[in-house]
Amino acid sequence: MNSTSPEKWPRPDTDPPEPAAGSISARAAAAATPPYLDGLNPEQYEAATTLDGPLLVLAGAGTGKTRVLTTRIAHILTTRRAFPGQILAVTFTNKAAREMKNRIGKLIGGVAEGMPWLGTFHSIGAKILRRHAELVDLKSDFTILDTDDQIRLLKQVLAAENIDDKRWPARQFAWMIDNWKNRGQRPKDISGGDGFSFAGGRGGELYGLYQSRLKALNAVDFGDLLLEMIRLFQDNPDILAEYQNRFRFTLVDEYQDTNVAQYLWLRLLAQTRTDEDGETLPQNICCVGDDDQSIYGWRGAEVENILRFDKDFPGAKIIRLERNYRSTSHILQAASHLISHNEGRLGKELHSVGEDGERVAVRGVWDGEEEARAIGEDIEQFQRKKHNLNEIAILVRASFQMLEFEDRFVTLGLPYRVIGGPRFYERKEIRDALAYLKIISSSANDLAFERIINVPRRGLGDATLKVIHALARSQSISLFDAARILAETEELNTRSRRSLASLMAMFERWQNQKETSSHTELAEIVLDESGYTEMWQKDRAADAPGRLENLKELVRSMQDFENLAGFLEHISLVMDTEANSEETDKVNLMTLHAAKGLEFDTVFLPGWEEGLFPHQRTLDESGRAGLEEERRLAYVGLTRARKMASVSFAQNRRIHALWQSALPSRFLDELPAAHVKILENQNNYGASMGNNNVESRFDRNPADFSGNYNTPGWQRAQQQHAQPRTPMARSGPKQIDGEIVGRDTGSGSSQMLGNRVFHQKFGYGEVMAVDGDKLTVEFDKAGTKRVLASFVEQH
DNA sequence: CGATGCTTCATTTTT
DNA sequence: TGAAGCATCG
Repeated sequence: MNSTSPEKWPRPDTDPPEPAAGSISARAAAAATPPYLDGLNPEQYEAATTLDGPLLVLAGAGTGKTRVLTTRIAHILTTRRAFPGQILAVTFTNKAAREMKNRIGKLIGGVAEGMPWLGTFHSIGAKILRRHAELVDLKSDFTILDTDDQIRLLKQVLAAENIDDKRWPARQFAWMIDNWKNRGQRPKDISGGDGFSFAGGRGGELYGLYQSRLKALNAVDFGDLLLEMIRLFQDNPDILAEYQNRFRFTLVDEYQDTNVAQYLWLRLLAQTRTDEDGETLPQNICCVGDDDQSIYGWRGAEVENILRFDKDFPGAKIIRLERNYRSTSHILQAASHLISHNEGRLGKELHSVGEDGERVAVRGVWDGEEEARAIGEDIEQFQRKKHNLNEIAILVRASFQMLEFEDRFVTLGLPYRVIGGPRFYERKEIRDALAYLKIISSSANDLAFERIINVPRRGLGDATLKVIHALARSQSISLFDAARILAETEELNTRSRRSLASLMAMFERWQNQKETSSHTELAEIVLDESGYTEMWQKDRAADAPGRLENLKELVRSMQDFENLAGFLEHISLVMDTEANSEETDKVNLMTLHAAKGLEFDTVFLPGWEEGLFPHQRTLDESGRAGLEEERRLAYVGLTRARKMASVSFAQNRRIHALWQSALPSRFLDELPAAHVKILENQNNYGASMGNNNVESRFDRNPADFSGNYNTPGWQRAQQQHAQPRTPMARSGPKQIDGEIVGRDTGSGSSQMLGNRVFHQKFGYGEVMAVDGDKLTVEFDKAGTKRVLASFVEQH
């Protein structure tokens, strides 16, 4: 809580006037004094010191974006334009927020009480909502549900409404609701069209029911943290004005990733500012982002927001940061040329300040296994040259690609770490342990109670739970209270009753101990006495020891907090623990998405094949926009590399169970030949298998492969290389929005209606219906089946 | 209530 | 192919 009253803050007109940024006096002053401005290039300097009015900083990859943001905050603080509590700074991830805090601290020498309003959209939302909870029908101690709780609650709602959860899975509905909330839509805003796509038109209605259940539980989900904040501001202009006045400066990181709800919220808060005299002033908002790195469109991010900035904030100044300090020239030019194929962009030209370096390597291999082998060998080479493994990363499009690398690295004995992956808080054991603690903290948490009532097994299954539910509903009390009553009555059979009574007694004891023991001690006691630890000790599954380790880690991480409540609030919003230490030297393995914001000396980019990258599904679902987002992903991947980037593609890849031949990704063609070198394929499987006399570009000396990828030889090589064995489907190119986006990969699904096809499992049949990439096929022997288009061959 | 076999599905994921 | 969730049986 920030208790500083607005009256005590310096008024703008009483502050010393700030010299106009970029003026001679400003520069002179900067040169003379603040060390934090040292070493900024002119654009960075301008971005950090232009404090008044709306500002958009287009910061290309590796151009010092975070540096500008943190320096700007340092500048605001040291020039006394605002107190820490008057600066709103939002990020998307906790990691980014953390890093910013650290770097500001370093710049101005340890911030005493930090920045209270520097955080993620969601953590700031939670903070504001807790202050005004009653205005949005909540109590200030509302709980924040995570995805898992959300789905369990949705299942209940759907079950209560007799919705067949096989046809209409709760998961899918959770995703829809998330999307609605990302777009700022509340149940009443769900038009027929959107609502009809779920449960035969009941989508909007069910969404409403879910929301009332949330209110009844005094709970919100992540989307609500934004949505309710918007509602709060819209319905209470006085409160909005209070915050508009409080925040003298607003900074937004990764603006290209904002969704509609976040945008609406920012606009409410930062478009104008009304001062005490009722005058409307332009707000000092600074958004930093890169339209070329927008890769989260699929989860609601609107690139439009950044493209439209100067219309939303009239008089906005736009500064481009185009000096790249990260990558060598070859890598940068390759990436720039690739991204120039996108149309919807603000346009930026990155320049390297470094050396030319090495060209981007491109290598074709026979299959995924060979790809892993080749990259493994390369890495061993680096290792021999004493390169740091921490400085090497493999960036894949989809996580299943990681398996092959893990296999290979294990056999090589090459240490590696996977970044991203399942999160700490998502682990079952952590969620269970947290559920216990949540109940102790607030016994009304029904979802937590349901989660652990029978974990470990104590004979309290569905039957018992049903009785508890019934009582809770009829009396309008929490499950916990209902259970306590039932433990003392004859409603249940003896065995269940005893078991329940002992559980309730334990909780009572723990709740009392909350006062006397520290929260870490309490956690240990709870895990021990509940039998939870024992449950995993007895479990002989391979992952059981790891889970016990995680539980220890959980208790350890609690030490950083003063009390249980503080820990739980943190965990429901942050929930990641920085477990991946960089102490040991390991190769990094992650998805392209997870790589955003990171950089490495050497980057391997495997799997550049049509259908995988760009991913077929993105193309099918989002057409041209999807293709552009995939291209941005490729751009992000390349620009992670400081010194070396190596792209590869396989001619054959095993997708679920079966082999598919693949074409090299179109993105390869979009790399400029002048900045690329073709690697000789060492094992040369491709040449030895099946395409004997065909001259392929891999047989050539890289030196005389000087032209572009449109040479006849390249075209021919592609044709011959890609389809050496299986004659795949030859349907026409896929058209979406009148543009060709889907190259024939053997899985094109349009124009297949009525065709004869062959399926590995079901044999021959005729296509009766086409639904995206799914086909309804009447098979000669197996009957009518729904199959994936990519699983059939046309005949 | 709990274990076992069956079906289904397979891109990216933060908060 | 393999995991995960679900339904059914003991």
